[in-house]
Amino acid sequence: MFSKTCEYAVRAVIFIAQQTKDGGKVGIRDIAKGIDSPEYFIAKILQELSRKGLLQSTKGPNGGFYLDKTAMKHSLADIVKAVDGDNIFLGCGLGLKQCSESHPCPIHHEFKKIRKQLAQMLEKAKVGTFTAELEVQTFLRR
Amino acid sequence: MFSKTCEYAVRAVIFIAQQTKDGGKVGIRDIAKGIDSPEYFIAKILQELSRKGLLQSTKGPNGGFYLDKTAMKHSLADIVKAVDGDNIFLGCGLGLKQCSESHPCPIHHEFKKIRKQLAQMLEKAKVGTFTAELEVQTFLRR
DNA sequence: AAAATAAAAGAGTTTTTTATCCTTTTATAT
DNA sequence: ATATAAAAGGATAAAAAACTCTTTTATTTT
Repeated sequence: MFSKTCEYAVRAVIFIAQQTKDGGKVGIRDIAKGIDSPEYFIAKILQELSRKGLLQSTKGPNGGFYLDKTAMKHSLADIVKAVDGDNIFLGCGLGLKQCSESHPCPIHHEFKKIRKQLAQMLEKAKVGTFTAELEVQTFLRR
Repeated sequence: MFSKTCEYAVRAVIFIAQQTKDGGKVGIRDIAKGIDSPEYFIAKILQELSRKGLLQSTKGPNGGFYLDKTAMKHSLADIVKAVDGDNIFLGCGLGLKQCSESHPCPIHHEFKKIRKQLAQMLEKAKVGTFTAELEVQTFLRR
């Protein structure tokens, strides 16, 4: 469904939201451990998300990653788009570039419904709602 | 959503169904052209599907690929499973192996609905129903 | 101001996926 | 029987994705 990179990204953002809900920051090493991902790899991904404003970071002692108010309002769909692009929300299920409403592939209309529901679901899931004290330690690992 | 390999596979099977609905066979070169895929690559994929009984082939002059009655009754879900496995139908949206009903990830329940609809949609889409004289030439290319 | 710390950036490497090439086998027609 | 056409199989190459390491830059603490 999503690339591995994208899965890590979503898990990391949820983790950061949970860990920094009362202010503060969380370091890359803790994030990697918290979501069971390769440290240097998730670091790259977060750099990218940071550049795109989907999360924030500061360097130096007491530095780390966190989410500002705007970032908290973003949805998981925004994360997915930032990492994997919007093909999963808009692209043809059979990979046909010319497939469209007026020129549909054999499963276009059925597929459209699924894609739409997926999009809506992920649009609705705002980062800020994942701050409940869930058992993150077990939930976001492997 | 699906791997490129899987997209080619589904397109090829639909193409074969359409081309051989009145009997006969279709050669790999025509299939490759018909779905705009690399010839040797789709050949490999079809070998695999043939081994799994999802389609048939014969060698020699007048040989080619075709679908017997059983193959016609298979669904697109069967093709997808044969190529990409069933992870898309069963796996966690965040890639968490331990995610389950009793130990759900943050988006488990919402995701489940999407996966189920996707599965049902593809289960319902039987290969034999794609034999209508659709404008395959334009539809399954690129 | 210097040292320590933590992320950012850049430059690889490895693994997986996708694609190509070439030889062998098999079925059919002549 | 022989020639031919087509798939099967094995081996390799190219591209993309996943992952690692090193250097740089910014910030804080002393």
